[in-house]
Amino acid sequence: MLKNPVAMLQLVERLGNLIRAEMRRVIGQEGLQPVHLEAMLFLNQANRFSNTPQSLAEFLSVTKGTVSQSLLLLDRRGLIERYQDEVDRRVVRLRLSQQGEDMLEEMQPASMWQSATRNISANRIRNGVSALRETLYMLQNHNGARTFGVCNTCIYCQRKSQRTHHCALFAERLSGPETRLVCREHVPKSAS
Amino acid sequence: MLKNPVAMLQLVERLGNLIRAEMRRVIGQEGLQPVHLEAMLFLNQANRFSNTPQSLAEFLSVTKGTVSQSLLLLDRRGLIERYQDEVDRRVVRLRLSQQGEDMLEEMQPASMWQSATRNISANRIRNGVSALRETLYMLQNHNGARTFGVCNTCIYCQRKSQRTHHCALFAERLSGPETRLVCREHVPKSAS
DNA sequence: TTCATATTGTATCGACTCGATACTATTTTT
DNA sequence: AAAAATAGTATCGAGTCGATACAATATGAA
Repeated sequence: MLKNPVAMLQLVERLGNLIRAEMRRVIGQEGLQPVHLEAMLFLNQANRFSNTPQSLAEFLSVTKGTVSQSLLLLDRRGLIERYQDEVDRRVVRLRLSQQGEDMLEEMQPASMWQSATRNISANRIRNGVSALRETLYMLQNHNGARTFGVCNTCIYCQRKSQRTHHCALFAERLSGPETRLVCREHVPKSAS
Repeated sequence: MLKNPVAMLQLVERLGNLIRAEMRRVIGQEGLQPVHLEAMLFLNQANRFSNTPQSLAEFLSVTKGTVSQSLLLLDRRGLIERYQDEVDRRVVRLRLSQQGEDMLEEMQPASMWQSATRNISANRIRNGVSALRETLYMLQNHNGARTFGVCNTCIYCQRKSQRTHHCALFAERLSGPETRLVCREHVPKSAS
């Protein structure tokens, strides 16, 4: 009864380490570190409420000073762009440059994983996904950490009509594609 | 059909990062890095065919030079002991010191995870574990990486009698407790 | 046997992470 | 208008990590 959760922890830990090692192998060719790939993957998914250094730091569980260094490097390499926010001039906005998007496109980080899971039954994977997702939400809730979930799975995301959505937290209109991005203020519908 | 495996990858990646961050938080108090905890957890489980720097490097997916540095630090802190192998004088054997064991005992790295998975059905966790385990074996097989599984789940582990086991690879006798440790030469029974 | 080669581990270098601390520039609150 | 909070940057030191070079021992082939 108590052994399976620990087995799951160890498996996730081991798989996470292998993914990280694979990341290092792939992205090391470009002279980058795993955390740089993590950052680029995040920026590729972050919505307009979440594409800032502070938000990225929270996502990576790292201090803002550390993230600032990594962003400096990504900027030097021309993989991201930084620009000032119009209304709050303290905040910096981040986006992938064209070059950054191209690199991400070309890397296909999921391909190896796809082949590793090819022979596993769809049902078992579905069960695995929901167990992992529940664990993730619990863990983040427990830590007071943010969820960084997809907008349209958030309690604040309201569908107004066929094509228009509305965020009840920021009180702003959302386009359809926007509701498929990751948000810093995400609160999962299932969580209490 | 193709989306669930990717969702699983992202969940494992995210959970892995959070576990890593939690490790850093906990072990940072001792002035150590996540990789040091990984190393200690490995040494706590490694059998006598696997408790060497080379084996640890493979487990951590890191070069032997890198692992040598980490071991130097762990040695300086008195958390591990290094001694020369009797028969092959090139190899160094590693074990946790009493102090290292005490630290590991006291940290209970799994406690937070236990509480995060408390409300998830046992059945769902079981399914998750088997999906993850299969993925892990596939991934390692695909990479030509080692499995580092528990001895008694290996094709070479043969039960001779009630209490005695035998390793068909090293052609050596194994005690009961030894068959519950992790081995570098592990080949899972299920894999082809 | 002897000599080349492979294996195991260590040492050193440079680029980078990461937390801590100190700092600047804006906003928000009082 | 002043104080406090917030977003970001700069700098420092300890450590990872790969690469390279190196030492010691083991193995294999002539």
